[in-house]
Amino acid sequence: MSANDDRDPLFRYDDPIFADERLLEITHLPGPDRIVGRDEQMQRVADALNPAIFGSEPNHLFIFGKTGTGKSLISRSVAKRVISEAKRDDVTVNYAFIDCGEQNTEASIVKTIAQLVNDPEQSGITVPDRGLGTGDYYKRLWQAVDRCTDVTIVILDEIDMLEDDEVLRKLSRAGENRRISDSSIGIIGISNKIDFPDHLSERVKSSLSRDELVFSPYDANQLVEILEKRRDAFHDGVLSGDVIPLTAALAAQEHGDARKAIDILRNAGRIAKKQNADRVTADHVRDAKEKTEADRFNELIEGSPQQAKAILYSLTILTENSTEKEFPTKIIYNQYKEVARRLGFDVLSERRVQEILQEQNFLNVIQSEREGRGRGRGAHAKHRLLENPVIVKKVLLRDSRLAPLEDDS
DNA sequence: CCTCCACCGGAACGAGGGGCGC
DNA sequence: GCGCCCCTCGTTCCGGTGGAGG
Repeated sequence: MSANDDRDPLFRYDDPIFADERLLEITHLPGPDRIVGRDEQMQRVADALNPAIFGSEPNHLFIFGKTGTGKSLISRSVAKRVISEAKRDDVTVNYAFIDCGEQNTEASIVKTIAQLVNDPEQSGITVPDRGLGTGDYYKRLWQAVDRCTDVTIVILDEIDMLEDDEVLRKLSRAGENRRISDSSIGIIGISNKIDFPDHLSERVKSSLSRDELVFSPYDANQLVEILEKRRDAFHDGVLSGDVIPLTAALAAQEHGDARKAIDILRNAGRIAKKQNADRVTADHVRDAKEKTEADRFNELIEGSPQQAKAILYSLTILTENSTEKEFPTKIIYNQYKEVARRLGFDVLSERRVQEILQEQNFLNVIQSEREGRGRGRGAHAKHRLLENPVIVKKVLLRDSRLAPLEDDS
């Protein structure tokens, strides 16, 4: 229908599958009427943020729940509604969404918040990317907050990735310490680790009063409903009848991960499109599941340094050549030494390897468990891959620096 | 029962890279 | 352009701990 005769025939202008693929992007924020099964949680978030509408300080809130349970979606959605509601009373509310996986140091978080809140025209200050001391970034943040907004809502996604929780204390006490005078800050911390508050330092625990809220996984019916709400990403009649139920069922297998469900649906559409099919079928969905899992794993590790990849590769070899699933640090280290030699990498110290394994455990690439308590000799750490070694190997070898490993058995 | 020692994890430190303020 | 700052990746040193083994 959109085939225009006067356009360059080299490209195609009609998409037989997707009507609007953007509806399936993770960053896409659906309207409130399209959010499924989270009424109670939305209300709790709204309760916490409510004072912001009148320009008062909101309550801090921590949200817990597994991936794809709508934590950041609900936070952003409610924050937006607060902003527009406040605007009617001439109260300026801003929100800064920070992914602590990327911004995980004190200075970079403060910098990012300042950059998001700051309007140079209004404040007369700039926030450079580099070159300032941490203290200077704080100063600029307070100025930006004071001059540009009445209330700032700081959403810290993946807050457990923070290396230093000092930033939490400073943000939460900014008002009392008269760092800012005409403005206030509310913090929403999001984490998939429910025990996260235990890791906070005592200073922060005591100074950061907060509400807590848990998001449970979606069940299969809710996943179906969620996917149905995004059906209009596709043209009418393109989806076979069993596509959405199957996608929901596959995503519900581990836990009800809505993000995974949506990713699978999107990939199924893409695969169908690539094959020039005119409908999306169950087979496309099954292929899409595999691709989605590889993509996700790739996302997890692509940013890792080459040494971390070499260590993961060592664990992969061990897993493949053994009936065992988990391996002690020492064994992995010995295997790693050989891998590193073959690659011409420097061979890291065992201490460092231990640390890298720990980091990968944290990133949910591997799972590490200590046997026994304490740090005694009985407390061997054992590590195992969380993903199919075949997929892991394939993804790791995408890195050209590991290419020399390709030709072996 | 006691001692050794293997192992984990905390801390201090540094090299090298990037970049802004003044 | 100098000096200062942050960030990442890495090393070395060390203390606590509790099972193995006499």
